[in-house]
Amino acid sequence: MTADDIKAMLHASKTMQAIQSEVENTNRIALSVDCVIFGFEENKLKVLLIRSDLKKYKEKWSLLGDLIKPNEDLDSAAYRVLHQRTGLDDIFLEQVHTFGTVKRHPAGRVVTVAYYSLINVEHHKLKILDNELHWQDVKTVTDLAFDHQEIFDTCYKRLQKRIQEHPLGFNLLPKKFSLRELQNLYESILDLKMDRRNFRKKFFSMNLLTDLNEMEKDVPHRPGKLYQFNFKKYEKNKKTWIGIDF
Amino acid sequence: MTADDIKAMLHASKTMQAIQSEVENTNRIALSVDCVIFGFEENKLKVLLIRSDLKKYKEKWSLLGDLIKPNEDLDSAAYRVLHQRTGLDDIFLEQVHTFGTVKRHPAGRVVTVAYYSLINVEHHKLKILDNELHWQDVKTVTDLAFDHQEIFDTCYKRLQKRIQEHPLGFNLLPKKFSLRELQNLYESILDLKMDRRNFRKKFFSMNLLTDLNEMEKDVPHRPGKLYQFNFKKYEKNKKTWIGIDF
DNA sequence: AAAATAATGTGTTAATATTACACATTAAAT
DNA sequence: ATTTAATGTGTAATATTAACACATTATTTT
Repeated sequence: MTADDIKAMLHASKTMQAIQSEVENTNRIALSVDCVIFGFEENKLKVLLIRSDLKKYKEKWSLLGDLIKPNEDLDSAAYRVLHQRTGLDDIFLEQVHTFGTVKRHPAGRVVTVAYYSLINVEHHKLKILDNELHWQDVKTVTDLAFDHQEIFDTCYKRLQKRIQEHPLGFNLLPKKFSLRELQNLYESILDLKMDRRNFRKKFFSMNLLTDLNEMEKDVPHRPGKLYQFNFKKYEKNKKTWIGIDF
Repeated sequence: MTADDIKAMLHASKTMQAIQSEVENTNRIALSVDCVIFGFEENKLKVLLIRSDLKKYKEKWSLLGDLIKPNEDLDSAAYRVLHQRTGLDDIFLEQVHTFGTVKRHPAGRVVTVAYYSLINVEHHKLKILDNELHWQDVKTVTDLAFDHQEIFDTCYKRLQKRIQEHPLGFNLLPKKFSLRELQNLYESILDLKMDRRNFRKKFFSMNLLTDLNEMEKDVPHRPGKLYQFNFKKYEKNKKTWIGIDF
């Protein structure tokens, strides 16, 4: 039995007081949230970035984040960051991973919980006046500040996986959209081309779309039909959504 | 523009000193890891539980966890807990989710990062002498201490999903195993019955198994062939493992 | 006004993957 | 020697996925 084992055994019989003391006096660590905010604009998947807070990293872009307050729920902190930056509530948000190596942040030990979210860019265009903040095509995102590149990569991969398992894409589109827009979205996120006929067949067979009997307007070509996402049917069929698998 | 928005703008231009001060003086939170340690024994999927540390919860079982030290990487803390409890190194370990509501732990604000791990019970049987620690059939796990039931449920679901996407099961089996053992494992984890012929066909077609040309011994019936996992071929085919999908 | 352009909209076939299903064989136990 | 309880094996039906081309429509250009 090693020293560690003995310590572990002792730990097992720790009292409430001992734990409280540890929680209160030692072992506390700064915790932050970082949000990878995705948007879809000009047929490209984009991410909202901010110039790094720290002078040392002034030339680099970073994710939107903030420290979590001691009396604040983790998810609330993520929603707060989102709301502060986009003005939007009721946003799709998913926790992805927690990054916690000792030296990940230059300002000291900060463990960060990464989230990604999907927003409809149309809804908050006004907010982006600040030149410290911008939407960047995900294809061009490299060399973010700190470990934010790794966080971004992890979240982007998660999005790519999730969108093949669940109909998340609608969070990125306006209420009314054409099938072409929907397909462009999937192609952008997954970075591949799909067959139009198979794409349409798949989505129609899933009964997720409501035909609005309206047509696109102001497009420089034959207009397509407009659809909206049918939330009710999705709830019903949640178990049977098994991936796009084009 | 709301007060929050203004605060956000100000935050964007925070200096290194301001951040360091926040990191060092305020906003620090106790962080822990909790591990859902799965094992496979007597044809059942089991989880390693410990009697709750706190008197108040003395009648309840809880997951294995500990506070993270300020100079310790997150993953290292999880490995440390595992090593302390099982004596094993080189264990499969995956981070799942971070639980961080303000009131989740009675001893104060503690945010916890949940991991699950898969171990071969044969390798550490000796350790379980302590009656504060036991292996419990996952089917009977209810009403754990604190929010550990939720953490357990989340990790168990993750395992069920992962095992359909990656060949993780081998971490739970002895080096040499029969196809029946492998199938029992999958059936236990996924809580369903599968067709033997289809199961075998699937695994053989994936080229993951090496036939050892040995037979089971000391079984009260016709012995089956023994196999081992072929790691090399798995690495090669990583991209093409697309789920069991029985 | 006619022609060119650039997109939408639609069905079928082949290939692949999944599911369903039954009987002979082997070693141990009785 | 018989019974028992498991292993080991193949095929046909079904469902899913992938590949593929042409007519139609509205806009733009000439």
